[in-house]
Amino acid sequence: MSRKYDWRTGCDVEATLCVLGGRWKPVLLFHLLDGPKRFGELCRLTPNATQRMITLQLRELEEDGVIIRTVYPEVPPHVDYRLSEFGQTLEPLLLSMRSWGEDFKRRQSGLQSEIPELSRETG
Amino acid sequence: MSRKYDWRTGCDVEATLCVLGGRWKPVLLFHLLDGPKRFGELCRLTPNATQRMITLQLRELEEDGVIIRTVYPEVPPHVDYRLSEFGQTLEPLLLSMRSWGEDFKRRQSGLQSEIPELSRETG
DNA sequence: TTTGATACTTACAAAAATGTAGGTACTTGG
DNA sequence: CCAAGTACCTACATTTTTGTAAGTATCAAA
Repeated sequence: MSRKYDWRTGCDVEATLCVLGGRWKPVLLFHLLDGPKRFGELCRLTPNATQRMITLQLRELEEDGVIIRTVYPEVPPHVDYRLSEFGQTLEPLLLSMRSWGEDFKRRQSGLQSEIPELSRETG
Repeated sequence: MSRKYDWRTGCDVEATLCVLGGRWKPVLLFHLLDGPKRFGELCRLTPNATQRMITLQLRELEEDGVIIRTVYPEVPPHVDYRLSEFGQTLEPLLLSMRSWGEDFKRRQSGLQSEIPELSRETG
């Protein structure tokens, strides 16, 4: 979902997708549900994402007000990220989405093993 | 969210985003929650989307098993689209996402009018 | 023969998102 | 001087998504 979201014509589901719909946002948010994390921790927890992407995704989440970035003026640098109060309201939604996603995956793998000829990917 | 989704490493929220995360999918799904619709109806209901995009988005939704495409072999052509049984399980999720999106939009417009200097877009 | 109706398809172009590889800044400690 | 440690940033390339404009197929009716 594009980040260029028109507040007038865009539907409300699109607004939500625009907040959550980045390649690494869901996984980052799940890690942050466990509590504040430093940048390096998030990198280690998300080894398939590059530092650049993690930075970009965190910046957008911050811009949307769902996470808060705190800089401690030390050397070496110390920054941490945590959910804002508003960001915490995402938890039930993320859990619902995870739950539906589980069902979907189960369904997909079921269909794939039972009726492989219906799969457009492998057929 | 990319349609190239790795079922092994991808988290379940990503699976959901991969199904819902197209430019026109949410609005199409909402129209289909009202009942089956013909292609032309969906085009008229979604005037900002081109026929091409509507076709593409419907095809992906069909591929993911959330909608069903029925062709009546007539002239002129007659095709309709409806939610599958599985697709109907999306309704509560879509409603939750819409609800969170409303809150988000309210919050964003509130912030913009009250503290405009905090907005990165308009500031 | 041309038009109308419907549901598309194709070729091309532009925009957006993501990835790759490297560099930066700062201070402490050897 | 050099390395370590942390949190980035920059330039560039690739991939993915979306958009634009036009064409296609079929049969009936005018």
